[in-house]
Amino acid sequence: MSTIIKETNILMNIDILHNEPIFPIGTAAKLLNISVHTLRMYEREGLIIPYKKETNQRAYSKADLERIMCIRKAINESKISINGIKTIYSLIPCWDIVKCSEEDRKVCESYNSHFKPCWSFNHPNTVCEGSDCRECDVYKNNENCGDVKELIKNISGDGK
Amino acid sequence: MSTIIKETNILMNIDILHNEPIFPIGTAAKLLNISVHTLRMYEREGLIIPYKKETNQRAYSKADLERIMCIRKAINESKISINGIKTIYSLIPCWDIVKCSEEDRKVCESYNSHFKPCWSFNHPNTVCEGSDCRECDVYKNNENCGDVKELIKNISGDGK
DNA sequence: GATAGTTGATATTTATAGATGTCAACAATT
DNA sequence: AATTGTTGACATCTATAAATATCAACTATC
Repeated sequence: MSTIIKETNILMNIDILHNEPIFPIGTAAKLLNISVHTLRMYEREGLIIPYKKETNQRAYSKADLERIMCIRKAINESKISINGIKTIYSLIPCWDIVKCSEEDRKVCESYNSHFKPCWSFNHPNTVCEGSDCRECDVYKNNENCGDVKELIKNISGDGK
Repeated sequence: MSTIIKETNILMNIDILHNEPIFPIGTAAKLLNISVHTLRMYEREGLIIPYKKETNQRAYSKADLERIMCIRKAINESKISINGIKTIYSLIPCWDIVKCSEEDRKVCESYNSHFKPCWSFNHPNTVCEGSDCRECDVYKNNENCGDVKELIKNISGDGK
């Protein structure tokens, strides 16, 4: 019994660290069984936003690793190209999640295009201006595969 | 003046034929500058639904050709894989367009998955059961590139 | 301060998605 | 009745996306 409680606590501790950027890129690459270069490519393509230390070095959280595993699954198993994934991400109803204004939507590059995820843009003159997309619900709510359709479905039931 | 009216009429006549399946596959392939095999592949993948004559022969409308041009653009220019396009199509809020019921949504394979467009399914026990997806708004409203995001946006403003 | 790991940039490899080619049986057109 | 185009199935080609490798300069750690 007590061992179960103990193990549960350990798991909870691990979960507390879920969003802590504790793995350097080399470790992340080993854990994911891919190369460091691939991780940097995903970042260059705008699929992921790793944490950056003051020294500009990347650091990945457990949540980041799970997100990357989903991306790899989409590429390698579902055979969706990176540009396809970017387009799919661009369909996330960010405007509904961050509740941006009509005026924001008029000038938002992200709202008005469909090739890159919103977190690839700077969003000048919107509510998102200057905010850290890594900390945004749009980015965080989407770490599991198949989440995009759920997010779209959620718009419908909104006003109720 | 009268020539303008005449030409307008000609254009209107052409437009009337916009949805008429008048091109056999060979002609469609020539007009699109692709092979017959490619057209059949797109169909097998569920990207398009050509009209079928009683003899099982395919026939394509002008609207079909435009749709296929969009698909080709997505593949060749935007570098989105076919599986990517299928996934994107699966995100079209068909449930909102056909206004299907809560019960329908519970049992609809399309509503509950995200790998194939809804028109690839049979939708047993839903409002869509037995209907010709080629004639459905979900399919027809989506013949131009970039339409998917617009359809998603339209959900938000619905209840108003 | 020496070893190990990082940075970005450029070049190269490899796995495969997308597109064709060929075939015999069948259908449409003249 | 003969020509032309279609059907599906199987095999093949090719362009390129995804993943690596290599490099010199820089940073972290022991």
